[in-house]
Amino acid sequence: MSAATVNADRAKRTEARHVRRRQLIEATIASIAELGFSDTTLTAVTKRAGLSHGTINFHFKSKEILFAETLGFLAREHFDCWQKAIAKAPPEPSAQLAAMIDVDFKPNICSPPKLAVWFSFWGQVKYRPAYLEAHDTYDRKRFDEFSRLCGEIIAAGEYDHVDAASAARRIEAMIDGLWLGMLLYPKLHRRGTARDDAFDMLAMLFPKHFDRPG
Amino acid sequence: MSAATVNADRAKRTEARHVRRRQLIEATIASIAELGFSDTTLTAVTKRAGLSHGTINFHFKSKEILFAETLGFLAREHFDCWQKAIAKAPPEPSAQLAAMIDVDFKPNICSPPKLAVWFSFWGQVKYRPAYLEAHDTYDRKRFDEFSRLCGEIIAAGEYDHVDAASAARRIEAMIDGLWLGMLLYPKLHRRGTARDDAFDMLAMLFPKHFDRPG
Amino acid sequence: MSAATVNADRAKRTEARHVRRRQLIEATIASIAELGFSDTTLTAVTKRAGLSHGTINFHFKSKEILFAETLGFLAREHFDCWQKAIAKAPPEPSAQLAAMIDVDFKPNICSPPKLAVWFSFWGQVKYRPAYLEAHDTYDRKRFDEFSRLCGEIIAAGEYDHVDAASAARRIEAMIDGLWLGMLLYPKLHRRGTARDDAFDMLAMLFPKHFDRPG
Amino acid sequence: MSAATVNADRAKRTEARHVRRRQLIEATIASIAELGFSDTTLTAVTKRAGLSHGTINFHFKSKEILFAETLGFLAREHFDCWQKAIAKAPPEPSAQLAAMIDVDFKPNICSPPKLAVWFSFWGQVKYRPAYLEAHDTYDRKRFDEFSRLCGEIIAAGEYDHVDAASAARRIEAMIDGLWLGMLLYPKLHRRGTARDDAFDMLAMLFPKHFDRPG
DNA sequence: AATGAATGAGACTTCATTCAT
DNA sequence: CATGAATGAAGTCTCATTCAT
Repeated sequence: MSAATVNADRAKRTEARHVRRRQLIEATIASIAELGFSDTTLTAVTKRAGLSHGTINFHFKSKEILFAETLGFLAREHFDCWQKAIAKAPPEPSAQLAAMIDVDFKPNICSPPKLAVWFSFWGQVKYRPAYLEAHDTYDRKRFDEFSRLCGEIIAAGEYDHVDAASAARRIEAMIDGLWLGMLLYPKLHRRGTARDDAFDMLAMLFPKHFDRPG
Repeated sequence: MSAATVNADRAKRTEARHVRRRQLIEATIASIAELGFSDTTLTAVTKRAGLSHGTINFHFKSKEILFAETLGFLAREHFDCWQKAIAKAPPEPSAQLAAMIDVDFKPNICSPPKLAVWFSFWGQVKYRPAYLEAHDTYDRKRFDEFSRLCGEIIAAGEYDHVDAASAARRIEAMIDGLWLGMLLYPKLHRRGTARDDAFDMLAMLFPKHFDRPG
Repeated sequence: MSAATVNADRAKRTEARHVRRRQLIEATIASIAELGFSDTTLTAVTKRAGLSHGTINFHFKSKEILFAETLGFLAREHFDCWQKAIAKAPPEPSAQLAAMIDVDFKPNICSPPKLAVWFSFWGQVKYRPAYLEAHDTYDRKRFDEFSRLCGEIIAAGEYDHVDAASAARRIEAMIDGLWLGMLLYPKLHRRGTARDDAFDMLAMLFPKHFDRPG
Repeated sequence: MSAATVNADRAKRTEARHVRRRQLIEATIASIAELGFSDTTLTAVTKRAGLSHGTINFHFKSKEILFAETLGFLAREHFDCWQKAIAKAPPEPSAQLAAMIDVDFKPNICSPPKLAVWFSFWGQVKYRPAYLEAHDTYDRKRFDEFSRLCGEIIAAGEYDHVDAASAARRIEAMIDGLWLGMLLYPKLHRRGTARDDAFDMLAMLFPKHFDRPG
């Protein structure tokens, strides 16, 4: 066997490895979304992935680790999403901020299953530090970006009623709270309305930069 | 045995029953707060209550029911709290609204353990309808009260930028989002700061009625 | 308090005691008949007796003992029944034998619930000697009576194809087998048919003394 | 891995599956025979099978199902036994009938443990329909065969005192009754005597075809 | 790598029995 | 005597993990 073949083989295996892991993580999300956290057993996950029961402990050392990586995957996905959004948006801070917030009300981000998964994890974060670690970094980056953009907007608009950090905090809180509303009472809190609520609040914060929606 | 004695006896027993149930519910809260939802076993609960294992299934038909009643207890406690608060507050709508919001940032309401318990349940609500039922009614009453007060304030202040329902929605969302912040990043989101964030937002909504804190 | 009063009191208590025990035994039969042996808990029994849970261990030292006494009660009832029947029947051995067999197909003796109870116990006899003891004596007396009557009939009829003991054995076996049939396949084995089968067999055994039914 | 190897593997696994199930069923019989129905716990069964606790719920969905399948196994075994017996016996109806009855008094069929197991189940049949289903079909086939053979014998012997169905019913009842006798009073009802009783009764039914034993 | 049988800790629940009132 | 709360042993079942194939 030539060295080239070996390398190709190894690449393929690594590839396969990666595919399997991803497959299992997505099955985990599907299972949590469908059955909830407590009823998500490894059997439920592997069944959804179309794999055999034993496989999972080969790819993930333990269930906890699978879960942590699943949350990491979601966090990363979210991160990529808003990164892409601000890359595509116009360079002015207000447009960038709008793009970031907009992402959180996109169907693929705040779909009922995803919300269910997020809150499932958040309900456990206090007792599984690994879960927090899994999205810690991304959260920080997002908060920093929010702060930076708010800072620029505040400077530009000469707003004196709020500082960058608390604006960022409030924006995040409003989004998270709206997410909870959509999770608990989806009939009351529709996605579109929630988005409007968020942007309405933004218009109140920075009236010179944002118009009220609708 | 006289009829009076029998009645006294029965009263005492009913009393004891109630006390035991309460004791177990409080042990459940303590356990969820300390160990998290998944690690809260009946053994953990009974140990905390200083009772024997079997007792729990005597007073509650099942673990699920204990959990649902625990959530109901919390919801009721919260409800009583803001009811009392508005009863004590001045009658003007703005004072009443302030009192209601204030409650949510009182130490006994948004303590880290309580937050942990709330979010533990919320993470499961989608899969255990009983959990939702347990606080559904109280949520509705609170939302209605928020709406009513906001409506009066809007009328009085001739605010035209927002209607009562969306003001109520936003206030609730902000509070919930701040709670999540306090749960996930307690060092970043301190109780006092969170309260200020909420009232700051209120001042933005109804500037003629509320001053910015601090 | 006079001695007479004390005695009356004691008598009343003994009476009450007896009534309670009987009440519980009948509730046990009802419960076994309705729920089966495995699902007959003390709670099920006391509920049926309209008494409180704790009472039972006051009247019976243990569940096992309650069960054994229940079986004893049934056995005694059966015994009394055929004793009364032969007392009322004409004195000829064949009439006496017919009366004894007839009893076993009376509605109150071989009703579906009673059959269920009998076989519930018989399925356990091997592991609970107390159950056997409870009806041992009565069984023996019945077998002896069967033997005696068969002996007289055999002598009178000069039957030489069978001895008294095996005739008795076969009669008993036939009855028990028919009972099992009625228990397992009540639609196939009706009470009347079963009785006829038994008497048909009797007519074959002792043709000079019994006519075939129907 | 070649396709052949895979198939061999699968075959072996299927084999192993079957073997395990059988092993557990036989351990169940052994346990019921030894400890009785009520004291047959899953632990008792697995201990006897030399397997670990969890295995049982891997191969059988529940204890009830294990029990039902155990009864089905016994019923099937019995069925196979008399089928084989009539296959080996001479073709005349009387020989076939004799062979069928003979089987029921063979040591491996009416051994004390087996009797104990049969009556354990029969005592519960009324409350666990699954138990009845497990041997329903076999019972019917046996009854039909009895009827068919009796019918032929009756026709050949021009017996007019009995019809095929009731002859079959009586034969079955006699056998079952003798079984109960052997279970309850093994010292009184020995296997050989019981067999003789059965054949004696047969000789009375069809005197032209059967001689009295002994 | 993958499979699926096997393991065993531990969860929930039931229930006979005890006991204070 | 009666009640019903309390106990705790024991049972069934689940499930993460291991491991031979």
